[in-house]
Amino acid sequence: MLGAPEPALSLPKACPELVEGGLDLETWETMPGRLLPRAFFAEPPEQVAPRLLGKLLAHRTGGRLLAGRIVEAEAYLGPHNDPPDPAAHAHRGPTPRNRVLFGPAGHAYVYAIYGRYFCMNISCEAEGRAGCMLLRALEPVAGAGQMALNRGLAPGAPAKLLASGPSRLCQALGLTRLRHNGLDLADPASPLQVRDDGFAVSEVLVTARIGVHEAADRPLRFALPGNKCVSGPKSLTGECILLG
DNA sequence: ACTCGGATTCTCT
DNA sequence: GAGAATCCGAGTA
Repeated sequence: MLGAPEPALSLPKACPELVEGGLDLETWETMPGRLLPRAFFAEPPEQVAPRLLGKLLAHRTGGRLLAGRIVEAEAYLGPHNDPPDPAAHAHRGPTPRNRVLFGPAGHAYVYAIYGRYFCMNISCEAEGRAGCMLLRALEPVAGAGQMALNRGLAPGAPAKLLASGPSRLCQALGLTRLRHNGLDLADPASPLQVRDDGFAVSEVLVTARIGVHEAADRPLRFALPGNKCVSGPKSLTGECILLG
């Protein structure tokens, strides 16, 4: 656990320059909300993933803040689980690529995919034990204009096109393996953090994971029901659970 | 050393 | 709905 919780800072609800250009950090002491402590992440991914929904992923870059609300995440299980999760990068044990997943919880695991994209995960479980959550979609909260630029889109592009999909999300926030893999998300000094601004989530949609071919039927994808920024086909159904 | 295919996205039909 | 783009990590020899 970290020390005294930082004071919560609420954002102006509809500040156009904030939403468009990104928060100017010269005028703001801290990022919005409260930094999530490491303990939040030090649990199995199927438990942490649903709790991640509604939290903010915040990236401080170029003197600006790019932030979005997490609306979709998937759990990938480490090799200590029974049954195992063959879809997980960590399921055969540590390798040079996935070593972050076997370290302490709350660190970024960013990897390259298809030679042109990145995906971002957050490590979880106790140190020495692997597990992670893949961040699949954000609803833009700050810096939508910059996100559009990062994505090669016009400044007024629809929110749905900015960070809906794991690699779109990385593109929008400017996340790369070289610069962000291994970052400690629970460090108050980190440019990349997960924060809680008090957004309440009561219901969560649970479905199979997208794009995996092994363990394809396991209910390990979690999303905010009805949110327009959730990725994937609408035909992908599942059940709604109440968050405990 | 060599092969295989991927936790994706975009474009075109 | 199908096919291409495009690199490297991981498994096999």
